[in-house]
Amino acid sequence: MKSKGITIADVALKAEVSPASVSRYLNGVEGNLAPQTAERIARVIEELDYRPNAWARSLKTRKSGLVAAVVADLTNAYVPAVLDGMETQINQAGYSLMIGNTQNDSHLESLLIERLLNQRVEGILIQPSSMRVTPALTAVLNRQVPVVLVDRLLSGVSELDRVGLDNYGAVDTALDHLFAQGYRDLLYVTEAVEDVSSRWERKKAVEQSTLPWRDVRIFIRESADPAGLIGTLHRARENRDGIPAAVLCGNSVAALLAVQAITQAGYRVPGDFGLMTIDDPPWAPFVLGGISAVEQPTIELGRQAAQRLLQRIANPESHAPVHSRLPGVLKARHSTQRS
Amino acid sequence: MKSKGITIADVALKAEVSPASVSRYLNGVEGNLAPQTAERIARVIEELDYRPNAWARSLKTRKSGLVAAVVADLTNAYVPAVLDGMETQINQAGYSLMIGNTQNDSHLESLLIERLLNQRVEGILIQPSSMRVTPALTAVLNRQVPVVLVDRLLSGVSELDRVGLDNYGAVDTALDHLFAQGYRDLLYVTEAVEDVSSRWERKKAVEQSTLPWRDVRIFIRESADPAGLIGTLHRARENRDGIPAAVLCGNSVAALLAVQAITQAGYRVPGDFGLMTIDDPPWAPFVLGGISAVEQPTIELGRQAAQRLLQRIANPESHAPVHSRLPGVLKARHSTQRS
DNA sequence: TTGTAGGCGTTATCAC
DNA sequence: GTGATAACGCCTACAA
Repeated sequence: MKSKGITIADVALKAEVSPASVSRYLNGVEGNLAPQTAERIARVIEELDYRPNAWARSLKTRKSGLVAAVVADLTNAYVPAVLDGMETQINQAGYSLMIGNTQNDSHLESLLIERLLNQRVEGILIQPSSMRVTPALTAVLNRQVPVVLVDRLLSGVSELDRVGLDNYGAVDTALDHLFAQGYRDLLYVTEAVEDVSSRWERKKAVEQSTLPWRDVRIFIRESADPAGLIGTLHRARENRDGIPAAVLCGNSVAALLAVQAITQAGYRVPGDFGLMTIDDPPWAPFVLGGISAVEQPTIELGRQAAQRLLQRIANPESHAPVHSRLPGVLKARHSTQRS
Repeated sequence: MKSKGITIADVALKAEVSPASVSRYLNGVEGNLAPQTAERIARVIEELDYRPNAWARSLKTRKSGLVAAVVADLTNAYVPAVLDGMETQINQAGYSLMIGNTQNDSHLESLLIERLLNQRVEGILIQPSSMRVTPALTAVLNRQVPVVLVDRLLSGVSELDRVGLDNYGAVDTALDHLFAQGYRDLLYVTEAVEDVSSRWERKKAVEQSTLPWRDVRIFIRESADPAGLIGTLHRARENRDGIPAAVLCGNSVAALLAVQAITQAGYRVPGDFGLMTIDDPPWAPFVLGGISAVEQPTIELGRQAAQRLLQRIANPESHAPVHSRLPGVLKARHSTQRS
């Protein structure tokens, strides 16, 4: 054994007090300590550079001080932004944050959740890889660890807290803006809706728009190749009266595709097409002279999710799941200007 | 007490074996188990949905299965990319990853490291907030937990592993490209060098360039306001013979500033200025028709750092620190084309 | 105010 | 092969 471990007993010995007193000192006022004793203990702790052993402590208190965030894709700028908000909040509360990146793979997701559960995290923030409830997910739900859903929903699961963008509202904001700018023809570009709730909701919101559009088309991204979209763009320009069509993208991935397609096809923005996107990636202000967007309150979103989780941890009994749908904010830029 | 804990004893009882045998089963072949017994244990574990308690285990084995990454700024796209590589590697090795975001604040950094140490992480990946060695940092070094420096160095600390971009090489790559394209006047834009080693190294590399430049200027970013840089750009265009000056940016933050300044001033790229940056942010291909860059092998960088740390953990004795300096790769785009 | 002792869930060292 | 049993480091009644 390394025997590198300085224990509470060592401190007690050197300070000439009982282990119990040291423990009391560590946990703040319990049965009050004599200031003198406290002083002595403090000094010895300093001298020995003693650190309480979190494991032993956890074993006794059943609290690990660990919280986990399981996200779908670290490379999507939206995710680290949300994590940022979470991290701040979690640490302020004295907890530490563990993270797992599922890469949108539900198998990996299961594995990671499994591991985190074994580490006895006190709560989990999950951006599910899909709406489908996997066995591992069920396992979490059956256990007593609190879960907060972030960004995406789980189908058929209504008993969980959820924090995410108000997708319907965000799309409406975008559509209102486009309509107000005078656009009358709409092309909505989205990633495959698959089982991702946020994509589904946004598409739905477009379909449900009550504005008197002349034409609404939906393009579903099949691959990273912009060729397909280019064709659709061509068609969207036929038979028009000089008012360009507006292209609305469901998220930053779709937006990227649109930018590529428009650029490759040689179209100008906003001359040939209006362009707008849900989610405001960091590059939006600088591409094509500035792309209009509906920004997600990412940090705030992470903050709230973490806050909710911490509350659940502190008070495991209170039921009644809360669904927070944060509003997106309009960022009107050059790409939707009509002059 | 919740008494929600199913223990090894419960399993032993129900399977009619001793706790010791269950433990043996859990840890793979030890003193061989009778296949029959193993079978029985397995079934009971399944039935009870038993999970070993990581704390109790850690307490005994002195291994937490935890590794931490302490990064300087989650909102810089470079960071999550590196984290991505780390996460994959860490999890493949059966460890879990904890993260701390210091926001380039050494005080927060200390706090986080302190906490992680208390959680008994087995190793730490650090992107230091500055070159200065804080007390908390010293504490880590004095403890036996292995540390790998990522991206940035610590001044006066040579006994640590380090994985990062080959800053000198990367700058040379950029300069060679610019020179080859025919540029002869150079303007280097960097964030305040402060105590950040990577910024310092890159600036140094520019200053040491042996290419026969006609003129080399260095602009240090004081604020997010591009006004200052605009002035410098104007001056850089005076008295020229038709060959535009090349603007090289030290990182993506500097690049952003340059893009803003150039755009606001109404200059064209590459007509009025060549533009290039170290670090290839996701938006580089789409801004100003495509900005040339020297890409950092981010995921690979994270992967290697994690790998190194895992090795140190597995074999704490072997000394001799390793410094990995990964090469950047040239991404020539529109912004440095001369026709 | 302070000390003593038992236990948290596992692993590991012994015997059997 | 398998089963007692003593740690691991800390917390927490219960005593003193």
